[in-house]
Amino acid sequence: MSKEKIHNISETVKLFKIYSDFTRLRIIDLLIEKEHCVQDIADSLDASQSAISHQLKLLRDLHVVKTRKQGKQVFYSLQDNHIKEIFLIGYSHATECSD
Amino acid sequence: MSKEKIHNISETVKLFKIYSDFTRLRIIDLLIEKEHCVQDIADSLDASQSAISHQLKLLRDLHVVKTRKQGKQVFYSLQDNHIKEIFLIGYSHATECSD
DNA sequence: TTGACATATGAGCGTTCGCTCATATATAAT
DNA sequence: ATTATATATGAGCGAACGCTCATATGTCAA
Repeated sequence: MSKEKIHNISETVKLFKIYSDFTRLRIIDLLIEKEHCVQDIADSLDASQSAISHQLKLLRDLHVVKTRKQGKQVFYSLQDNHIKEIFLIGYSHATECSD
Repeated sequence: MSKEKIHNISETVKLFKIYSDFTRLRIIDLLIEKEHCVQDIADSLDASQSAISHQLKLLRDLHVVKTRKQGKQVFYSLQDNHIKEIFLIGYSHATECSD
């Protein structure tokens, strides 16, 4: 297996890992609809502000989400359509072939 | 968030988790080409027979791979094209937008 | 039957990961 | 300046995960 292939597969693993957590996937699902501020997300997902903020930092670092500051609030939205596309492909595969 | 939505997202997380490990993804990559027996996979990936066998059990339990027994060997192949499709979509997204 | 080979599996260990808790930072209102 | 509100972040804990090591199981050859 070539070095390039190994590298590409490593990158692919990183990509899939983004979507491999329940909290992160629900955040992404929310942000597909529209931008949300941190507390809105926490409330919607019945999670703590801290837990959400940690995950958002992770998603920020991975360039999955971008931010817009407005007063005291920070609004999060998806960086680009790739995120949405992959989410929807996984979602439909996971649900159409189910049970 | 509805109970059904929660369930669907949980299923989607499970789907993405399959692809979220370096060893598993390399196994899937190998099996896209053609069926392989356990030791072949271990050799190709420079991994132990045990490590590969454990991952193959996991993939079997998740209906990702199927087996064909031939003498002492067990040949593994992908269950269906969904697996390949999602791998390729992730792979191309991860590599085309890279670095 | 015995030995060799291919695969499967259980126990246990170290690492990773997502959370909580406490606290820091930033902005707005008084 | 002080207080309240929104978000960010570091430390640390417990669970999940992937591996190794030892061993079990299954199949063929002699």
